[in-house]
Amino acid sequence: MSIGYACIHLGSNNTKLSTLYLKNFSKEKFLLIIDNNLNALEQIINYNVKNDIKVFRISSDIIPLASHPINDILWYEIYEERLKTLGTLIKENNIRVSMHPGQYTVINSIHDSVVEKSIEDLRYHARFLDALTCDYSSKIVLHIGGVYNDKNLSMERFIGNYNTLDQSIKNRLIIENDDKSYNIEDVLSIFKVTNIPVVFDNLHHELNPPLDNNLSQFEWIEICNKTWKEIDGKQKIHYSQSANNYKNGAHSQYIKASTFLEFYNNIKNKNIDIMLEVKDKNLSAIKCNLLIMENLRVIYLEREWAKYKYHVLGNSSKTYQEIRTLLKNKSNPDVIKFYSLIESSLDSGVTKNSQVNTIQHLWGYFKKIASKSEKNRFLKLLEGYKEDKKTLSFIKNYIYKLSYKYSIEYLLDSLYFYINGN
DNA sequence: CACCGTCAAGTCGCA
DNA sequence: TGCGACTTGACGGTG
Repeated sequence: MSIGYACIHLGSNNTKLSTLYLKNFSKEKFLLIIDNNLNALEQIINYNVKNDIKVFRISSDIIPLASHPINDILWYEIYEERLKTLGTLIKENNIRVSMHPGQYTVINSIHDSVVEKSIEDLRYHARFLDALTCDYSSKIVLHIGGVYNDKNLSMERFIGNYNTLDQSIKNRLIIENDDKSYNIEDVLSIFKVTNIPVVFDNLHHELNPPLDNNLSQFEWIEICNKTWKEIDGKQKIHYSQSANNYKNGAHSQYIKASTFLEFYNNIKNKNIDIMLEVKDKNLSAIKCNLLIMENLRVIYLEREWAKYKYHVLGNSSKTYQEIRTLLKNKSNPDVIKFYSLIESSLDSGVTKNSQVNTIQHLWGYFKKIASKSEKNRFLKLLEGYKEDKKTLSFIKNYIYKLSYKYSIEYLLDSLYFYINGN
């Protein structure tokens, strides 16, 4: 059982992907951006290795405008060696990468041009994973597409078009239930004809259940398990929690520990990879991995605490003290309580007094090493913040810059600078 | 720095 | 008929 996250990475430098707009397109810029993005991917993979995250979805934006007609540049040849090296890094660390084309890739469209463009886009995704030399457990996740007032006909069109796809795409394609059109039963009926492995998505299932829905989600997961063959790797599912309400499929900021464990306890005996779809990405992935770890050692929570502590302190010194007390139990730390306290801090708004306290606390790192002018600037910013003339992110950025200048690693790793609050 | 419209692309549902 | 949501940030210009 491995738990991972999708595309974006929070909390470390040089992990952001750049993009390219049509009007700026040039070969030079295109290659420059790929170069940047592959470096970012390498950083992310290294982070994942360090944090024992074994499942990761690579953003489709890694190669900008990859399947657009304007782009006739053979990036997969130009970067062949680089991609191979990256793939080796991924494989040597047993990381399972995947990709997920967006809402524009619709192979069952009634418009031929849309189908053609979609197939071209799938070719791009397959080409990228092939270039990494990842095996066929590295998948491309796709939704079924549109309904066009006739679901049966549209499913038939999906199957017909699927049959025409290149083998390199078929090797990797898997299909997922979506939040409004194709429920898990529909997707499984397509499996019956095509043998495409099925990804179960819990939130989509909740929003778009089958008409006759007597089975629990865990029974559906069990049925989907049968669609995965040896060569496809472990069964994959998507797990997310809804933000605020049931009205739409928007994902929550973080994965709530208690809710996740309730779900996990029903599948923990199966060998499943879980892709989290959540806004705080790697943060929740680490969290969920620790939540399910047997014989969790307190050192892992202390590492987590090092990252979260200044954020917590900035919102509530009471919560800060509670967590410190909790971590004094070295032999048997209460991981659920730990995260529920972090969660309450993430939910609560910023209080100015606590922030001022935190900022002064952080200044302690620089007190002796900062120059006179840096000190003056700091004091001026702090006064500005107290008087509502400067925003919190303004002063956070300044402290971050100082951390960078003086190489204060402990602060550079802190989520204080990445989790918002004005 | 803050703010905001825009970005290659499809489909659906609602006003 | 046209626009917002989905999902999602990054870019680029303005103030």
